[in-house]
Amino acid sequence: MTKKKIVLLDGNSLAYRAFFALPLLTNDNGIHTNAVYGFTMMLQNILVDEKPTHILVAWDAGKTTFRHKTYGEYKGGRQKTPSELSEQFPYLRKLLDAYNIPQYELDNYEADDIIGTLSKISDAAGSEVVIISGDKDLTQLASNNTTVFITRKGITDMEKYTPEHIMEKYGIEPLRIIDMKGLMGDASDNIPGVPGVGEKTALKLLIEYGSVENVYKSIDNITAKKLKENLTVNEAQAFMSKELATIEVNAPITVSVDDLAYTGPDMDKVTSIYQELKFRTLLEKIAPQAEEVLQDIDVTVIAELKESQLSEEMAIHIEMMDENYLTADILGISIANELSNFYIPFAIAKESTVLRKWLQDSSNKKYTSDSKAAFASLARYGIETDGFEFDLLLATYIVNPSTTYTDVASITREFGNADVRQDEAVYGKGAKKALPDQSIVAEHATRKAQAIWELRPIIEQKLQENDQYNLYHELELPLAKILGQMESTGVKTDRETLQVIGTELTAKLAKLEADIYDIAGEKFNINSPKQLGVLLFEKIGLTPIKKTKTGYSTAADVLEKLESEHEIISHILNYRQLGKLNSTYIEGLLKEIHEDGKIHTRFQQALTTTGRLSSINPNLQNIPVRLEEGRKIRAAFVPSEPGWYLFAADYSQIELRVLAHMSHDEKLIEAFRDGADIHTRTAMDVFGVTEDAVTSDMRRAAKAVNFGIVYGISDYGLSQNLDITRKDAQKFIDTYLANFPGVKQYMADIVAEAKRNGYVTTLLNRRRYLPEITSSNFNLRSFAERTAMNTPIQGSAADVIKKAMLDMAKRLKDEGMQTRMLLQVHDELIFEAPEEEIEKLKEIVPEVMESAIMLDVPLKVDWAFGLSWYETK
DNA sequence: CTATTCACG
DNA sequence: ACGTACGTGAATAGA
Repeated sequence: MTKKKIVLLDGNSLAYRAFFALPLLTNDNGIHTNAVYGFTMMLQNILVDEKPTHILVAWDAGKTTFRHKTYGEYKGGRQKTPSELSEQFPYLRKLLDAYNIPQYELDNYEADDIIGTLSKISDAAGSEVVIISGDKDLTQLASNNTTVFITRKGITDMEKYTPEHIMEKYGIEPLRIIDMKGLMGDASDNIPGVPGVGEKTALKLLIEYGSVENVYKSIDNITAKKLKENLTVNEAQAFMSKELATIEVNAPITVSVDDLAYTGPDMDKVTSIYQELKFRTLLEKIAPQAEEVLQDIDVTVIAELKESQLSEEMAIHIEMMDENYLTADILGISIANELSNFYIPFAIAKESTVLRKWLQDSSNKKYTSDSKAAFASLARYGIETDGFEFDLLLATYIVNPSTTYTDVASITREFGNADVRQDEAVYGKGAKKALPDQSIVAEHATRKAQAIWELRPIIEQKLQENDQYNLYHELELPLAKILGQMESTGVKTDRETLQVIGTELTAKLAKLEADIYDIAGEKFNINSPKQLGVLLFEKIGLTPIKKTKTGYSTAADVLEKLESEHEIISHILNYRQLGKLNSTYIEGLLKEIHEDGKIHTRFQQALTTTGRLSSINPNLQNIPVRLEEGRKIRAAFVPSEPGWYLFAADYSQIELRVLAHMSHDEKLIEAFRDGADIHTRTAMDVFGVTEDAVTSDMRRAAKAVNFGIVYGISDYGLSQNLDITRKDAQKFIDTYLANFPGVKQYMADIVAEAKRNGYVTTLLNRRRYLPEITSSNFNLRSFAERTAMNTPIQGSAADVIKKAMLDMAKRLKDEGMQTRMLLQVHDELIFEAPEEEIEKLKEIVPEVMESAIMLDVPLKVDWAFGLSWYETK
């Protein structure tokens, strides 16, 4: 007979873990599912990784256990289980039944004791046992045959406690974990322990004396006066705490190991529960073929397009295999309305004058999935387009910016149309990605066009209901075209400039690398945080300041605090900084220069939750500027025509101005109307001094407070930023809010509004839903509250600059200027312009940008121009 | 494929 | 007591 492998799960503990590790997902029926989902994911992983022959989920039974007789306050003061979690337990039990996994609970005992008893029996029989829990107490059960897995952050990450691992981590045997708890107690179970003794002291005592009993036998050897006194006074409590922490391994259980034999899941039952809970990804894992239930359609592939086949209102989709529409080949174009549908292979489409004429005529209304992609991809073949009146991607983004859309199918499915296949299912992914037969592509593309046609009225209706049609139709939709033009235009980038900087960087990096190895006395990979951590904190022996979930943090703020401790630190910081410049900005950007000598970024218009744009392939919104070495990279971005200049204009303090407007805070409004330096003005208020008395440190602190206000302030965040205590940070915040009562009121109001409506809005009625604002989980709720404060500010600033971009494009056109808009960097617009238009730009750019949306405070725009982006400062 | 780090507003 | 600043994208290491 093969050796048994027995897996014992601590049901309550894992359900709690899953619940708190995941956001509060709700399915379409309004049932919270995060704990069930997380638990299922864990279970899946365990079944795959551990392949148990026997398995059991143990549950805590009722409220009182034998431990309450010992100590009435056991587990006292615990918050009661949130209702969002307790409603999930019935589903969990049902799911485990479907998996044919035995479940067991025992009156008067906790899940721990069931697990302890079973593990002892199995262990004695020589079986391999794996215990899984979120509760470290269980580690006392580790033995040569028994490993205890404790969940770390998240749900899939587990720390494996063997006796060796416990020895390494704590320096004690597994059973001594009980003594450790006896001494230090356990706040979560309300086990008192000995006051003043924490983990460190407990371990020190145990390593020296071995057990609680022996500590008291040798009590006279303990020299620390206060510690000795605490131990002496609390002797009874220490022994009681030890008893409470001891898992019962002889509980009167009525199951035997043989009852735990695992026979595998009942897939029909599992599937139906997954369906009930809408676990899409899990469903696909178990039944990938189930998704392909598509309605049959007729597909016509056209060899020659006739005018009669096109009408004034049609859905159109440009099909490409790759997501980067600025480089991908167009495979074909599908067109549909309620009367007909057809697919035109691109080889034919691009030669069709009938199609070209129809595409560029704005009176033909075109409904598409991504108008920017359509515009920019066709532009590469010299095909002009106009009259995109519906954009599925933008429309759904405006309805809810929090959902991520990967392809057309992911959108249509959300709105109840299941007749579009996923791109991945059609083209494959990774190494298996390949172009299928034309008939398959034709059908795929046709389905998309049909779905767009069908969904348009539904989604437009939704936009009307939410009073967002204007935002969508008058702002985002026309902006898509402007962005498409910007992407197509691209930014001329000088290869040589990058290469020269690259050569310098490479030389400096080689020198730094040699110096670092020299000081360290060995070679290692400086780019590996893991290897660097070992060197700094183990070999050299510096004190770790922060930990990450995988080890020591070596982030810049940590290293900066250690700079005076060891000469290697500054070299490493320097190496990191230059390495970043070289890999991301020199090598990275060089790879992105197209044959036309330009970089063509893509602006993601339907991605951020706040309404901002983002920039990818490459990201041109994070080109270095703060430090001079990095800023030099900007010298590589130049005008594309001789005799032209780059012209850059940015909003000054737009987010704080938006805050002044939205909060109606009189003092903040007054400060901006006065044209004051806002950080200095804030410093005067927060520190209660006159303008002359504001020092640079005071201004710096005030600036950090202003940032904090915009982000949804917390004392901890501000204290980290300024490297001060939380108390002092809280004082700053209190003083600030006392001085700006309008802001204080606004922050309270916006959180209340989010709770009432479930969402917050921006100036132009952009929405962000914040379901977690009512969560019983402190972290989730706090995050939602900060988001409620930040999103209207960041999002309204995004509204302003987007409107400014439309106005600028129109103005340039009306004035018949050659100037081209190239980039947007959140509060900044970059143009290229012939010299003779610069004077005009100095006038119209600030004028247009400052009047994009009128606020209760003036908007202020600064500008500069030069022969490269570096010079526009 | 995830975690860490760091560039920007 | 909890444990975090808001919003992004890209490179690298190491399972």
